[in-house]
Amino acid sequence: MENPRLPATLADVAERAGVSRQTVSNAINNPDLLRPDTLARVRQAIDLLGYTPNHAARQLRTRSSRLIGLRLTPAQEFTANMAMDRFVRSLVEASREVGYHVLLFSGGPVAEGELPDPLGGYDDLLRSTAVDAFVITDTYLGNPQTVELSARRAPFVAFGRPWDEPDAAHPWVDVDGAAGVQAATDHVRARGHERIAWLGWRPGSRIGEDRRSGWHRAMTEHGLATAGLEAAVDDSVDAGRAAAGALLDAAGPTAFVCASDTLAVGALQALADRGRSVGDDVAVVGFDDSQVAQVMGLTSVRQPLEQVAVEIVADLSDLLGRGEYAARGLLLDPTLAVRRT
Amino acid sequence: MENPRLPATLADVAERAGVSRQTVSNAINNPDLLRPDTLARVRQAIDLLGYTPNHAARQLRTRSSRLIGLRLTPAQEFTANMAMDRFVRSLVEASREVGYHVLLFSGGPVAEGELPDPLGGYDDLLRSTAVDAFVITDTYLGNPQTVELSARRAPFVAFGRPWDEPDAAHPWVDVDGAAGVQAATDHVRARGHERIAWLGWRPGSRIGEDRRSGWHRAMTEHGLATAGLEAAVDDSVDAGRAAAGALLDAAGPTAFVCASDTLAVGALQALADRGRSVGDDVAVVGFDDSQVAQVMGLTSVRQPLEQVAVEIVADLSDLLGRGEYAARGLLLDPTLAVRRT
DNA sequence: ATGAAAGCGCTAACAG
DNA sequence: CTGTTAGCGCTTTCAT
Repeated sequence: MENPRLPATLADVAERAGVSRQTVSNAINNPDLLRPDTLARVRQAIDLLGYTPNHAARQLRTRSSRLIGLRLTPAQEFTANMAMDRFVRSLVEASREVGYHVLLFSGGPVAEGELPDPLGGYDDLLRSTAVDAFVITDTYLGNPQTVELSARRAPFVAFGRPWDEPDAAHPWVDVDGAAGVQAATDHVRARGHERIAWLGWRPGSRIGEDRRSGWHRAMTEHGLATAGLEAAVDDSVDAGRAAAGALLDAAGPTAFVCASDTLAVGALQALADRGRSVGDDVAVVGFDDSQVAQVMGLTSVRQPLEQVAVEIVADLSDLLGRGEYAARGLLLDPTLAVRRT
Repeated sequence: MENPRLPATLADVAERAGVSRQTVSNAINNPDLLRPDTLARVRQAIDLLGYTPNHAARQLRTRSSRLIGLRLTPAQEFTANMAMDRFVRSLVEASREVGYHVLLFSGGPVAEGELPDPLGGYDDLLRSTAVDAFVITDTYLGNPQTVELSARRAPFVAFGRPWDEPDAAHPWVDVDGAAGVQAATDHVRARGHERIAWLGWRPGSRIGEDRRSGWHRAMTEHGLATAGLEAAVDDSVDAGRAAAGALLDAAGPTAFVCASDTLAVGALQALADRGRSVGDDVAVVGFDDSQVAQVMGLTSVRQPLEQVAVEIVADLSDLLGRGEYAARGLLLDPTLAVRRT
């Protein structure tokens, strides 16, 4: 036996079990090929020596790293951070179940005043064959990653719709924000509210427009008026507070459906400013089910991030296993976390 | 030239540049060994072919994966999640700067009603030589990881003090919670408060005791009484609210220093319940500078997580580069994010 | 059902 | 300074 400091190799196991190295390899990769008694003997030796196949050697031979690359951007907004956290945890767990690990990388240093290189980091990982596939998460930037990676024939699955290219060929999974907002609007309508305001973001964000459409659709379906009942502002508490206040004074809504929890907190403050009681008097619904929503008892639309991760891994598994994939795009419905507001 | 679908190899570059494979290898790993003109020619060929060394081959040969393992637990509290997020982002970036990537793994499935295996996942990664080192983050559990990994001679750096083994031999980096709370207490004292209450956790948590000690030390140094000015409760908004309310009614504190933002929010609510104005009338300081603190304008102790990650990578770099390390333990001071409360 | 040979792409050790 | 040789640990033919 070799120095126990070094991990056991196939040869060690083979010697211990009295078979050839290939037989041990087969015992691991094609157990059916072995006679039951041989298999048992080999397995015993494996356990005894605590043998685990060397990752690098296997990767070199099979050209598969069993690693999924995920790029982390240095800094993001809060909700994006929180969302990322839930998503990543679930991604790691789902990946483990199909025998993959997650490799985190960053796009490299971002020079002062410059935008980060949208392709930074991908290229090296690809050429060094360090990962088998990527998960792309920032498709909302109108990102060139999908195009570039497709061109390179690099396997990937996107979290986020290809907004700009409706017939993009890559697989993706996304959350139906419009459906979530529509459900939120339906919910406050069912509670008796009719003057339901939309507190949203400035135009230009696909996600923001999508969420707004859910409100508009719900209002239309309920035959409710929308005129004068919406505001489009920056995603900050103060902006939300000011806009909600203005809306309250001008149009007297009894409910706010918001594009984010941040804006919803602003609405809550505007209501507090005016001494209105939230919950009974006026309803407020946020979006993202962030920590703030949970602590403040804010009703909020919750994205099924865990499920998104599971579906992405399923697609990836197909892609890497069969070389093709069934699902091209999958839209998941959020749920509503109903709380006091 | 080979099929351009496949990444270029050392041999491709060598052929293109008219040198041997070894010379190309040297051009990458020991450029000083080459004559300038040869080096230039090789580099040109590398650029032309878009060559990047194959990760698996290099790993197999050098026995170094240039990967740092980090275990993610499936679910944690909020602040832990947020903290993790900042930490991980910084870890990824710092690792990149020294040529490492971060490999995320999970501890495996946790059976219903059981505790997760504290060593789950580490072993396989170690034996398959998939990672060069680990970053351990949950040392506060009185975890067996450090002992086990030390015994296995696996390189690792811990985020968190070895509370139970003061003379543990492994390197670690931690945040001085007591110093943070002391600074917070000093801060409210400087604002004129004298009856400063401690809203903390139930005994049994080293971190909780450490944070409390900061308050106690500050009070003692200022010659202020502490009797009747503290509560120990579960880490929830409701518990904080109830405890702060009781404290308020019984001892009339004018300031609350809290073990967490969650408790601080509870204190804020207790104050609102009694119509007290926060900021001028009564001061409240939280801990962790979570999203909630930022949105609600809560003054809070902020852990230097980015710096923790940088220091951990520095230790790791030493450990892996020189086989030894200088720093044995490093305690970093938090800062105080001063806001309206 | 099991064994022998070859080689994935790279770098350490040595030779020239 | 550059080239040759060998082999890291594994899996994939192909024999047996």
